[in-house]
Amino acid sequence: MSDMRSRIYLLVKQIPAGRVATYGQIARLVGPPCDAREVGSAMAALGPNTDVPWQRVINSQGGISTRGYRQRALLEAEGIEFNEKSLTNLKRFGWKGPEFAWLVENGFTPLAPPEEEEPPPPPEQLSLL
DNA sequence: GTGATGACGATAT
DNA sequence: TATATCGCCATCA
Repeated sequence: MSDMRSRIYLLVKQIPAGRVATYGQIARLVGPPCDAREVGSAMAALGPNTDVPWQRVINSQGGISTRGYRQRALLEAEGIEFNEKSLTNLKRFGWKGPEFAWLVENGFTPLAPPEEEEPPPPPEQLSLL
């Protein structure tokens, strides 16, 4: 098994039941040269008795990319809800991602380390044009 | 080695 | 808002 797919699977295993992550999100966590398509390809390569929760990986629209009813049924069984357009609300069910410490300990290099600093205060003057 | 492919995603129209 | 196009890149035949 390729190193990249191993890393993809390792990350997907971190997604807790009742939450979902997007292909692009996983790809960003793995880091370049991995991309969303590669994540999808990795999911497709999984066998039927895998311990990887592949059903928790969906597209950036919050929708299912697989054919048929299987994936949606599995997710609904975990409490994920779909709207009339068969999309989930990523704001509610989206996974935040693993802890920073987890990424470091597992050899990942997060592109966006936790920011403790406050964002720069907005300028006072609003109507100066 | 080379070319086709895909469970994607961002952008353009 | 919806459809079409293009970029992406490891795999696979």
